[in-house]
Amino acid sequence: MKKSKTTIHDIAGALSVTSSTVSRALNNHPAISDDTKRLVVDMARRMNYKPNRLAAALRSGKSMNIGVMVPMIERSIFASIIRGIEDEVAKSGYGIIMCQTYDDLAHEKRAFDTLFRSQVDGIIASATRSSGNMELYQKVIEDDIPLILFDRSIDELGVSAVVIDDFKGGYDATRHLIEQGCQKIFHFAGDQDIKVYQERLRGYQAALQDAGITFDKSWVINCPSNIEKGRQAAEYIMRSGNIPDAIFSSSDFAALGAMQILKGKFSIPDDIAIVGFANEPFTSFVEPAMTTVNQHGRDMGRLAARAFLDCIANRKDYVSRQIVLQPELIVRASSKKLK
Amino acid sequence: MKKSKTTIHDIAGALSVTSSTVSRALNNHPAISDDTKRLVVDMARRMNYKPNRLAAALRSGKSMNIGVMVPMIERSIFASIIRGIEDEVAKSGYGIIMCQTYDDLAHEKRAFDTLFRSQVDGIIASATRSSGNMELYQKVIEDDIPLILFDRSIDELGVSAVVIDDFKGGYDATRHLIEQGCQKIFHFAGDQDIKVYQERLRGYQAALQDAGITFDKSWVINCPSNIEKGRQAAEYIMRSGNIPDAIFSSSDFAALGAMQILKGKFSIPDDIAIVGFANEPFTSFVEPAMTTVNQHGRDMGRLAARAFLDCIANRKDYVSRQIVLQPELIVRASSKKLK
DNA sequence: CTGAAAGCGCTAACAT
DNA sequence: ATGTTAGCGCTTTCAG
Repeated sequence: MKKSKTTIHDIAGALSVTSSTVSRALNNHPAISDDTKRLVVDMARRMNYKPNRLAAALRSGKSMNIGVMVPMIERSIFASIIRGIEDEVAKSGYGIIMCQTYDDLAHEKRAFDTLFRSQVDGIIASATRSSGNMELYQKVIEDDIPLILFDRSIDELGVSAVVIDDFKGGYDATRHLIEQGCQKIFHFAGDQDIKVYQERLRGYQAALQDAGITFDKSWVINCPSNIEKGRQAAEYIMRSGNIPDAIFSSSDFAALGAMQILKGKFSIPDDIAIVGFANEPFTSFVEPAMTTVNQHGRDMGRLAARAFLDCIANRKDYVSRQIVLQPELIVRASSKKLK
Repeated sequence: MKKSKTTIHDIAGALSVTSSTVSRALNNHPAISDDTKRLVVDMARRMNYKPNRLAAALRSGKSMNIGVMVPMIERSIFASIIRGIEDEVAKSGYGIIMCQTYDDLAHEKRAFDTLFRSQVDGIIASATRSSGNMELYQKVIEDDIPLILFDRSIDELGVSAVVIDDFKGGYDATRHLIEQGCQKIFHFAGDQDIKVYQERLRGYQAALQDAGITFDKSWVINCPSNIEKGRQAAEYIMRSGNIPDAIFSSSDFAALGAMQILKGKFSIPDDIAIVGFANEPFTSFVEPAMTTVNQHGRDMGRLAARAFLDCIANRKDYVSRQIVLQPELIVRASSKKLK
């Protein structure tokens, strides 16, 4: 059916040298003459040689693969981040093994297992809930494998992380609504187990406070990041009769759901202005186009990757650092009051 | 800093048995007493043992990883497919190494390299262009590593593939427009190097023919799958003065771009009806909601994964097969003429 | 500049 | 039911 794969020994045999020489030649070792290198490389090609990374990894202790854990790739922000990571680490010869956690502890556990067993040289991850999984990450650190967090960090771990300033994102979004003349601004708060959502809420509150707007608990509505929940939240608001003049949603998806429901009865943005969070592609082409907060996914990925490369380059005296990206408010029609 | 990783030998030492026994116990080998198994498993946990898959892979020749190649994960269809694959293979203990080709030969080549060197047990891939990369795939087959194609297959390869009936998708979409009373239906044709787009075009032509509508070359406009190109195509149409009463686009993205431009001057669907292809999430919430063709990504992934598992289960007498999923026309407002 | 030799951690005949 | 032995394919001292 097929000839058994060619190894460095086969090449060595054909050239009457030893496998050591072949190995060195292939790895461009300085102490090998150019002639020999040429010979070996040629023969390798002719024999259709494919290096076995597993063997190399086993021997050298480096798999040249790094693990990337994201909640789910459907979220465009994570796709961008992965793209950024890939671009950056590819230059250094690393491949990535991607795992999804689906924001669920069991999946997260399984993902770690997969990565450990694949002997990845490092893990770049976005944590799920901020409780319950601490020990998972603790173990990574104990095992001394480089860990970089992004988007959703865990401060207590003290590892390098690339995050955006969610507080500022929330603040700016709310501030913008206030500047548009809104006074009764509701907030769709995301899962408060997750830090980024806490921060967005805090930013919202701070902006209200700074503007001297009295904060009312009923303004904050718990609303997970999906369209259906956004619709439900909007329906709840309409039933309650307690109508805001603006909504700052902690996610684009919930904002979209709300928009779909409210559009029937209210004018957006004139009756109710809406701001989302994440700059999902769809925000630019819904009607009216949605104001949102851009998180610079690609940059985030690139920076996380670079932190990883840094970390392995200066293994011993690497000091972890926090990289905080500034979010960018993208103002579109859904929040531009005319008056 | 950290103790060197514990191996099966350490466990064996602690228990005064041999590493073979430990290995067998850990792998739940039938010829090991339950008592021993318990002992070993306990000790393994106590010693914080982590199996080294690399070593196992090297020895057994199975990495328990499979490679998945997609054009790009931002496209929701591919995210769904990956999800489907993951769900299915995880049950059998496989992890996935994901690579993106960005519809570009150089990336595709690199992706194959990464996968080969990682010694994946199989590759599940969506091909890029249908020419130039044949030999890449040929090599996979020569090397005798299981290969399953999805979405974009290469018939000449004769390997198993899971695809959707793009011809039918194109036919149904066009037929639907005809039923709505449209007579002058334009088509935004995708890259004709890629088979799925050829098929959609063929389906479109066949539907016109079957309805006795005389086909005009000027009706087919070349238009890659992205919003900007869709906008340009629409602008071109408006400048030309040759106005259709419907557009069947080979992609949702191009359809969206066109819709954005045309909405200003025409009523959609009454003046111009629009149908896209792929059922990207945004199609359901643009305005008007877009009629499109659903491709059942999750199922496609699951089926591809199952084909792979089948293939390795019955290595010798496995016969490759084509699995053709039926696309599903999802009718929404963008194509429902009132008259 | 190249060779010899010793494994990395695990599995799998072949024993017993 | 367990032990012995021999590697998987590669890298990497240590010698020359």
